[in-house]
Amino acid sequence: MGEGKGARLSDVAKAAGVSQGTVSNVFNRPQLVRAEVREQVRMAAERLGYGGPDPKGRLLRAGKVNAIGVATSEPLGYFFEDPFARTLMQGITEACDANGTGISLVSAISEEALAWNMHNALVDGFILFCLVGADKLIAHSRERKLPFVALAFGETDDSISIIGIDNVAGARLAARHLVDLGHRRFAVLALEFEDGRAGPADLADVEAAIYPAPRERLRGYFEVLANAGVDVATVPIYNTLNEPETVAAGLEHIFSLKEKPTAILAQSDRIALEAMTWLRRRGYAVPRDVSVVGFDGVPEAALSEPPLTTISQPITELGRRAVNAILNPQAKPVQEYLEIELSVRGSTAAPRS
Amino acid sequence: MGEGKGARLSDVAKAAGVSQGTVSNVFNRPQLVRAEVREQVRMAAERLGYGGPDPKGRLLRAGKVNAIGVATSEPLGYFFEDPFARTLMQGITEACDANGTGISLVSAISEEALAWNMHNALVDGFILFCLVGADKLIAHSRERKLPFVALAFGETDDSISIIGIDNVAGARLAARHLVDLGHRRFAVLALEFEDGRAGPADLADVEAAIYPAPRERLRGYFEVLANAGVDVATVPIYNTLNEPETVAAGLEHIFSLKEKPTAILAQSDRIALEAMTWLRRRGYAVPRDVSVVGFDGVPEAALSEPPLTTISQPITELGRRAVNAILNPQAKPVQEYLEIELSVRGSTAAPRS
DNA sequence: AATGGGAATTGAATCGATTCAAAATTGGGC
DNA sequence: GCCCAATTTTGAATCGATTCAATTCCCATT
Repeated sequence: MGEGKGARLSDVAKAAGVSQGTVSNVFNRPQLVRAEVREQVRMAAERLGYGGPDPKGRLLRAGKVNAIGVATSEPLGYFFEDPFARTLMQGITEACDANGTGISLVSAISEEALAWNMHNALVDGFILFCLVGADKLIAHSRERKLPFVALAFGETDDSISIIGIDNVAGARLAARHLVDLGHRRFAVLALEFEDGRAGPADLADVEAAIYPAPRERLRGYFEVLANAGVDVATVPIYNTLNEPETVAAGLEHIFSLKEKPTAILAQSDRIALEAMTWLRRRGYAVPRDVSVVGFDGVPEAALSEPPLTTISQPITELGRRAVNAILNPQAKPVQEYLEIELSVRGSTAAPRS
Repeated sequence: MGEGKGARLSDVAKAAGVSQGTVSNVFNRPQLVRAEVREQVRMAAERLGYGGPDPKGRLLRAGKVNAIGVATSEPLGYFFEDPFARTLMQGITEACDANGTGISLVSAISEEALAWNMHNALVDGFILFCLVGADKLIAHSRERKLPFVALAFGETDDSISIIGIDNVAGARLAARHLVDLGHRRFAVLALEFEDGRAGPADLADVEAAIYPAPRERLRGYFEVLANAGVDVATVPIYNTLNEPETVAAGLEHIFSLKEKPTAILAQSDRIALEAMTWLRRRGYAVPRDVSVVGFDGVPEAALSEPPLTTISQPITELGRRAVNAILNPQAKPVQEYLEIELSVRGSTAAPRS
């Protein structure tokens, strides 16, 4: 038996004594083929150890991959670790399951890796996690000339499709809640302003921030604080990398200052949750000594002790819509901003007088 | 400008007045092309809006997809929700990042969906999550004639590559720990024995279990219990679906029996964690009233209150090895069984006398 | 026996690139 | 100027399927 490597469709055709087209039909639209011939072809396939048409071949001719790429400029592990990313993926996977679409994870440990991965990903479109590194992600997607949609992109830009929330409005809600409770001394634990930079920041840094989500959220906070008569120039801001170590470092920094805050504005639930852990360990009671408000509304936030007050995004809905945007691409880019809301839970209270 | 849909490599070649081969080289091995020509080609590409070779075309000729498929017979969301799956994915993603390989998630909401997805996935090999539905996953992988490796497969089978642990040994460790503490009244919260079935089970069901992991673990438990003089026929077993509702139903069932257990053997950490929540809500103190021991050793198990005593698998290492097995396929299938260990934490103690 | 029409099958073009042996060009040394 | 070797470029084959217009087959009618 001439076993080269694996049998091809054309080998089966030859063996069964029919044309390639017929074999293709046997596997893809069997009802078009007479039962007798069908059986013949099936047996020939069996005999040759042919397991059905190779998707590589089909792809080229038929065009659709039936998979959508989810891209981030973080390492792949991000999708399984970060609570916000995971919740977003829940929405995305739900919609993909419903549409019979697969998911390809595209990520980057380096800049070239990202470029290469995005240029070579076998997908029908991209969903971009734009919290960090949005510009690169968008540039590569453009080059691929595939439909794409930006998630968690902080900026407005009507040349691309965006599905997200109004960061400024969300941040206002958070700050207003604390102001209404009577707080006047604040600290901000922010997301990255630019690639990999952690540490204290000031107002000038905010305006120069490359990543828009942290910048916009800060604007919302400070708008409300300023209106409430707080001197925002004295509010400490610390850039974290959205993980335990830099959050701890930030709190270390903030609580070593003369004026200790009574309320912490955290730019993500992950930061907020981590902050609560740190505070408890240091003997600060939440919310008695310090109030904490998060941002995102991940499921974990409702289960912490105390449960976290936060700005809830309709995270899974964002994911669902992103998938739809890719699967039914519109002629013009679309921007959808979904409703956020303040979820008041146990981590905030009036400051001790 | 003849703008059909998108320019092809051959269009660029024509426009630049060079051969296809040269254009291909410009994009893939630029050092082979004279700088002058390179520039010409680049400009022609620019002019035509050509963003580089389409991976669909490359794929067919070059053969490698540069992505590995991770398959389960659960819905896609499973990868982002289940703590064991997530931890496993951490190991997998780590190894993939290191090798510049992408990940395609392949899943199933129905049996045909799984078949279709696996037959059409554009991947170089499969990593199979075999906790449930292993037979189907393996059958489809065989048909694709791609390298594949079974993870968390409970059985031994030297016709396929397996990376896993010794379930019986792990279960023995768990049971022995409880016996040594003095427990004599047990209950088992088991994983699914077969597709979608939850509810009480008896010894006959165990032997008939389709899914091997729960069966093997039960064997390990009962071997030790029997040796300690426990009448295993009276130990209640309840099949859960590894999620909150069926775990609660199981405990409801178990604690409505005459003889209440002083120790619970949970076949996964997720079950164990959920069980602890239920017990606390019902006023049973862990470990004072009831001891709980899990299985898996997911990171969350170390953070619960109290921290969970469990059988720790080297989960991320399993993932890493699986990736290596796919990327460097051996002629013969390999079986690797990694070391597990008992992690004694706060959820177990001697029973109240 | 001739006819018509629906069902089944064929054959060749096509998808978009890579590859590599062979041909063409370049440049250095004498 | 000429020759040879090294460097560039070309051209055609190839990867493995799908597609669809054209053809053949089959059978029921007249």
